[in-house]
Amino acid sequence: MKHTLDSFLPLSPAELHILLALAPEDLHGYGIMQEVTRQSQGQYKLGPGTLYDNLKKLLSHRLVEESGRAASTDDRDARRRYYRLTSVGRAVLTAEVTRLEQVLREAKTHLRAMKPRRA
Amino acid sequence: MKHTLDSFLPLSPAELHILLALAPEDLHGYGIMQEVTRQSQGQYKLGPGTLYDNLKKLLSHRLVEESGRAASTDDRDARRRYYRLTSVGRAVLTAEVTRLEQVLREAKTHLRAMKPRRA
DNA sequence: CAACCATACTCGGATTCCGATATATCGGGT
DNA sequence: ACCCGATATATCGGAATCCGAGTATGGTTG
Repeated sequence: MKHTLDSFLPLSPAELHILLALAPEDLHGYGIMQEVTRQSQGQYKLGPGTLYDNLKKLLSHRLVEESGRAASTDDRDARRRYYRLTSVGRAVLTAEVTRLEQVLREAKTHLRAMKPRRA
Repeated sequence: MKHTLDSFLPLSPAELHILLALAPEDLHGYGIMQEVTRQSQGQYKLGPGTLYDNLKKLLSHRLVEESGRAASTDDRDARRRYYRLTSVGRAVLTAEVTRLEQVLREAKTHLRAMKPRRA
C-alpha cells in the first residue's frame, strides 16, 4: 500500500500544462513549450527553466518517462528527446481534472449567485 | 492603458482557493482555512504561512480588501479581521474560471480519446 | 557566409510555499 | 475560578519553485 494519487495534487499550473501537452502525443522539450502556448492561446508561456525543472521532477516521480529518440519514422531532428506520460502520470492527470471539475462547479455556483448584473 | 486581468493568470492553487472561499461571503483568516478545507473535501489544506503570504499579495494587488471587524450583527469574536473580494478580484476569479474551463475541455477530449477503461 | 530558427539545457536571483512556532482569546467543563 | 482545547492572528526561515537570461549547437535560408 503506497501513497495515493492525491499526494501529487493539486498540480501547479506548469505541471498541469506539461502533462496536458503530453496527453495526446509524445513530445520533445521544445515541442512541449510550443504546445502549451498553443493550448492556452498564448495566455500561458513556459520558459525553459520552468520546463526543465518540472520535467526533472515529473521524471523522478515517474509521471513522465523518456521514450526513444524518434516518435515516429519521420524524425526530423536527431537532437530531440521525446517524453511520454506513464500510466501513473495519466492517472494523476485524470484525478486532477476531476478535482478541478468539482472546484469549477462550486465556483460557478457562487459566481452566478452573486452577480447576475449584465453578464 | 493598464495591464489586463490576464496579467494575474494563471492563479496558483492557493490563490484560486482563497478567492473561491471569499466568493460567497466575507471571511476571516481562520475561516478561509476551514472553508478551503471544506470546499476541497480535505484534499487541499492551507497552512497559516501560505494563507497570510497570499493574503498579503492579494491585498497589495487589490484583489482583496479588508472589510470591517464584524461581517454581520452577530460578531462572536472581536479578534476577527474580515476580508472581502474587490470587483477586480471577482473579475480575475471569473477570468481564471473561464480559462480553466477551456483547459478542461481540451483535457477531456484527449483523455477520453485514449483510455475509456473502467471509470 | 550571415542570420535566424530549432533544440537542449544550465544558472542564479526572485518569488512562493508552508510547517513550526509564538501569542492571545474564547468557551465549556469541573 | 481554573484549565484546556479550539479559535484566531501572525512571523520566521529553510525548502521548493519559478523563470528569464544565457550558453551551445545544428539546420536552413537569403
